[in-house]
Amino acid sequence: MGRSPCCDKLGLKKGPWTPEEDQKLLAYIEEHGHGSWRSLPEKAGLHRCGKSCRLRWTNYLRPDIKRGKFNLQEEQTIIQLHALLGNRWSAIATHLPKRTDNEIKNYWNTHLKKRLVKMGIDPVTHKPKNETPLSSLGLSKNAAILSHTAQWESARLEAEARLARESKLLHLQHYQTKTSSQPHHHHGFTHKSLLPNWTTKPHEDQQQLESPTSTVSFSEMKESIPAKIEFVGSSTGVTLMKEPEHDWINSTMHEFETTQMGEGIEEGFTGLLLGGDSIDRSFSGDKNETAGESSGGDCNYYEDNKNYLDSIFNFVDPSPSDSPMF
DNA sequence: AAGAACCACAACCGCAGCTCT
DNA sequence: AAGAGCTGCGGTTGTGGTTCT
Repeated sequence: MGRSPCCDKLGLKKGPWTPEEDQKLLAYIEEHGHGSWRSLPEKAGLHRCGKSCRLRWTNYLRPDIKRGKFNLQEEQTIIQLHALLGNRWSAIATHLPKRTDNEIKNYWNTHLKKRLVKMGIDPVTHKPKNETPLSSLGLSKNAAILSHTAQWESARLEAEARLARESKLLHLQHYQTKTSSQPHHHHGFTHKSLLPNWTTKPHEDQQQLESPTSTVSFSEMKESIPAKIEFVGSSTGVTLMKEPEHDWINSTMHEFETTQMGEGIEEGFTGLLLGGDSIDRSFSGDKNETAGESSGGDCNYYEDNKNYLDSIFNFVDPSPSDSPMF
């Protein structure tokens, strides 16, 4: 396994990027595509290593990045997916349109993790730190189901990633075919302004080509997987075998989607985690807390923890009998 | 007003895995 | 099959801004 040489050699610059550097990188990629990251800095006139350029581009300069505060839906999705997937930020980012894994990771570490800790929930396992009272509620069984489901979901995501790669490859082939007579031929990422004029579903295709990680949401993904396959097949003449996996993913996504959008999440999970004030008062030792409130606080504590876990279980395991696994 | 402490986020580092030869 | 080159990923650190004392 080759390892990237360290950027320390040749006195390459490190640290924060200047607007001039950003401009150079942006201009170069708009003109030529990024091509090989390793050779890009020299060609672009930057005294940076390729890795640094790639990071700057994918986490900051890329035009399809949404910046700014995470909304409630996004926070909810992150917490739910983290309960399922753990610190697999790229996988989580797959389900958050226009957010980078780095941004999600930072947001988790600085905001969401602390919020869970305040609630007395282990941010790693998403279980209450003191299991005893909840075990009596029969939640340990659910925790086992959650763990089981997480393994299943992990396998599903791998299949999904494989499918995405295949789809991406097919699109790339399609793009190469379409642009073989054109001067601009990009390796990997292609900037919006340089994209060919797609005649079918341009938005989705751009996303496929542009993002190192998919940026489709649950509902988009559910709809777009078969649509893309049809598109590639019909427009290029490529015959694509329809794998059983596609149907499986499709049905799984439907299950996932209906669960996520279903009852309980918005009021329970979101209300609990994202409601803000009431939660902070209940769980933290913040200013408003008084000695007299502590017993009532405990009561809310367990009640809310139960809601929290229920919401995750509902998310991953709404009706075990319907699941292909159970 | 000034220094300390804290916070948020950009950027770096090193490893793992994939592709190509 | 094996090694080199490259990219992606996740953990960690550094830096600049804000709040507190």
